[in-house]
Amino acid sequence: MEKETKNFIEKIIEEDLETGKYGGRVHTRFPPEPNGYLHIGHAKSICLNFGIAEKYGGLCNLRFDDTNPEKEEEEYVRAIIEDVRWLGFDWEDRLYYASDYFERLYECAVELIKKGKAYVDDLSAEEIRKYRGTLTEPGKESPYRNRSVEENLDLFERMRKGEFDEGQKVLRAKIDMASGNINMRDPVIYRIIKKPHHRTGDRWCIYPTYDFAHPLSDSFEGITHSLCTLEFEDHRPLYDWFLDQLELYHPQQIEFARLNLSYTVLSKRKLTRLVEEGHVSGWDDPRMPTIAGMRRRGYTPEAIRDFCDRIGVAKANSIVDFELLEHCLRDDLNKRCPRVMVVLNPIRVIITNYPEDRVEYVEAINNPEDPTAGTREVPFSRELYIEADDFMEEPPKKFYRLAPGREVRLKHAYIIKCEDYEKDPETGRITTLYCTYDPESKSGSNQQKKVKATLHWVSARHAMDVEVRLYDRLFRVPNPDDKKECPDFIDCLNPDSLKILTNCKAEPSLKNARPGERFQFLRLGYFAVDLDSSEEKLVFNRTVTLRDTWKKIKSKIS
RNA sequence: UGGGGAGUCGUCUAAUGGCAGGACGGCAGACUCUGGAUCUGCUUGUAGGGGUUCGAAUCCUCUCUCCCCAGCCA
Repeated sequence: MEKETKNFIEKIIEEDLETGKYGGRVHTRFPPEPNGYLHIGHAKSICLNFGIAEKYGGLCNLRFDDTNPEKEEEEYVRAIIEDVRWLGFDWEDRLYYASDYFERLYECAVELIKKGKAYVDDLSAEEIRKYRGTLTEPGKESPYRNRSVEENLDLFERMRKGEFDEGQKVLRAKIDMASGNINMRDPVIYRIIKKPHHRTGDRWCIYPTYDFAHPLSDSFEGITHSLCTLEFEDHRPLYDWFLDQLELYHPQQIEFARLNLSYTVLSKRKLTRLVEEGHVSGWDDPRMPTIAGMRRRGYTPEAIRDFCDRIGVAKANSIVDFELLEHCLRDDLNKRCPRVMVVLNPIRVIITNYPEDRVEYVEAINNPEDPTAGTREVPFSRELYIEADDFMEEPPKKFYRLAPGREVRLKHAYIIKCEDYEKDPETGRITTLYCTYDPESKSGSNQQKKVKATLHWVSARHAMDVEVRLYDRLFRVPNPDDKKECPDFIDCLNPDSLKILTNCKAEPSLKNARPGERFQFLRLGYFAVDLDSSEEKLVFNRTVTLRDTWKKIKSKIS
């Protein structure tokens, strides 16, 4: 039914394949800068680059764009490698670093100088800005623009040797100060930075800029299609210019729209701020849209990849509904997660006609979506816990769970009837429900009385105390990037994005759950064991709720 | 008011001269020992004006709106 549709990049590639532009090769790369953690927006790019290579029998490299030692750290390199691998992609032996090319890059810069296409400029950063002109006015040429090749060569070599201070000199491409494209107004291609680099140490004190390093790195690696985001569209003439001037193998840059997701932010600057100002517990806080955060939250790589497939690739800016991500997540989790019963907000139920010391083990299906998942035994006894939300003293019409005089089924067990209840006179909170059970109604028996609701429950005597962390969207508005609505995006954070429940009651089969394991808590949602769990206490992260029709009805009738 | 891009259901995305389709969301129903899942149906869209054509989302033209660029960040 679903016809396979190609995105515009695939169309370009298929055309190139047909015309033999790159000899039938397809070679892409994912080029992160190691200055932060990867997020779901990067996942789009990763899936695109690795996905296209796979689809056309090509290759995809992982390359760190580490040309700025002021911002980059080893820690990020480690995290990025882990995340890309976790997503399920393999670059085999093609792990590269732009810093591996520093010597070659330097030689290319020398070559450019020799061709009269680059010069050392003594203007300060401030002066360069002034000389650059504005969006509507052309720039002015630097007084140092026409130095001789020899002088430039000498100066550039001395820059490398560390004879000058930071900011004192830069190497600039000699292009066109009057260009309508500001990137072509003699862009800086080398600057002095006297900071140790995480890989090259103090071997260098001059570093190439992105504009210079990127096309050349792509060229060195034999990349065919260099996919990047829209904001680099203006840089493409520059990308092409370097390669043309240096007469190097010439990949083609193609730009696509970056991902935006509702109710979150996806800029590294903003995510860094959330971490540094402590609005979240770290890069892997389960509320973060980072790969590490989503992994901890309980997302699967399959769900993320499915999402990336479904959002498509185009050139128009857009904001994808958060609901689509959740749909992909539920779709995957539903198939793979064992079901288990956990009561988040317990109220006690006493089955008055059930023997005091009796314990029955009822058989429970682990996953109705997966027959191979088998069954388990769950203890049932006279005292149980059920969810506080599953009882109402005065139920509205559409509420068909437990209420005085009402009958419901306890999943995998018996039908019970609420005969009486107790409430705390101070708080008005229901404390205990007195119910009777129908011994003939056991699950699996022939007696099939119909009741409108089925509840999850846990035997009080056998219950395990667990902690559950309920996460909600990080922001309370669909578009926290909107300056009109959120002058400062921090002010639009959702104050209820995390609720910690410490008095939750879990069925005993969960005893051996290990960090990273995922479950469906029946009727509630999907939960993953957090690494904060200990022998004494399990901690669960709510990955995503189940679709909740009752919640909708409830909000409509109120 | 320089340069570069983009406008298709609420959202994302197909259709490149021939019935505007899919997904998510929403709504309604069926089914259900999860108010889950599943299934069925419905809903809504070519930014605007002119033009070419038997026929235009698609071609031409004018207009409008939105995004990106003035880092020695990427």
